[in-house]
Amino acid sequence: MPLEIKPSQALKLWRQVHLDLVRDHDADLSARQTAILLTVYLELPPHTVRGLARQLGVTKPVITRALDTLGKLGLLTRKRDEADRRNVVIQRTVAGALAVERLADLVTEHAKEIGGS
Amino acid sequence: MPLEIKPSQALKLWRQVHLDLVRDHDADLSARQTAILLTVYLELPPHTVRGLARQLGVTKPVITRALDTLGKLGLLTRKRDEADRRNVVIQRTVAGALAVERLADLVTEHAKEIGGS
DNA sequence: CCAGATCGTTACGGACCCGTATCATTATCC
DNA sequence: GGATAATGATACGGGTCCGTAACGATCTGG
Repeated sequence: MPLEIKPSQALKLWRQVHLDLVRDHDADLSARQTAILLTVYLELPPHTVRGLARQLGVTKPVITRALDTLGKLGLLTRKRDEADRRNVVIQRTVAGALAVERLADLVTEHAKEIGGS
Repeated sequence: MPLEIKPSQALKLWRQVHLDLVRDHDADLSARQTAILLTVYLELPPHTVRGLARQLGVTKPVITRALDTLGKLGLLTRKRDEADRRNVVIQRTVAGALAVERLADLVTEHAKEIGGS
């Protein structure tokens, strides 16, 4: 059974969640950074720079820089892959998990407020 | 009747839409810019710098700069308020309306894919 | 072993954004 | 009128990010 959302509801939801993100003084993440963060937390490990670059359709330096920022925010960590030391494995953190969880709550909360048709 | 979304579904939806936004080479808007754009297109005019700053809980220069960028992208325009020439009125554009509409479609499409419980 | 491929990172010049403080312009009120 | 207030824009020093190109480190195959 598909999840039915009307375009007008979708926009209201999108706006309300973004307003909350901005007002809570969370880091002002870009779309790219958000996509990376959620991919790491939703998809099965392992995650590599190359893999993320391919999934997002961007170059590797873009991923490296986004990981720098997300790492600085404590939302993600990097670790050398000991099996193949060329690889870097991106790992989750407690703070990152909390942030993702909070985002999920934000979305579900505002969905309730908006109401179905 | 409230719109029911489970946290796990909310995250999937959030990720898929962001992935599309990144992959389509749309401008990599930050959360702030997105909040401003949607506020202008969803709330009733008139919109001023001060009003937006208050709604988002940020300072005026933040709004001015975001409007610079969104204006450069053609998603928004500024116009002096002739009634009170201190004010600047933020106006919608055709390109902006299309972008917002596309975002709405993106969200509704992915919502269908994800499916309800 | 060693040339070649593959990994993630860094260098570079340029653009954007940050927060704070200040600015010019315009309106208000006595 | 003139002081005051309010609006949006700008200056500043500093940080982040961009895309392209190059880099060192590491693996692989003959």
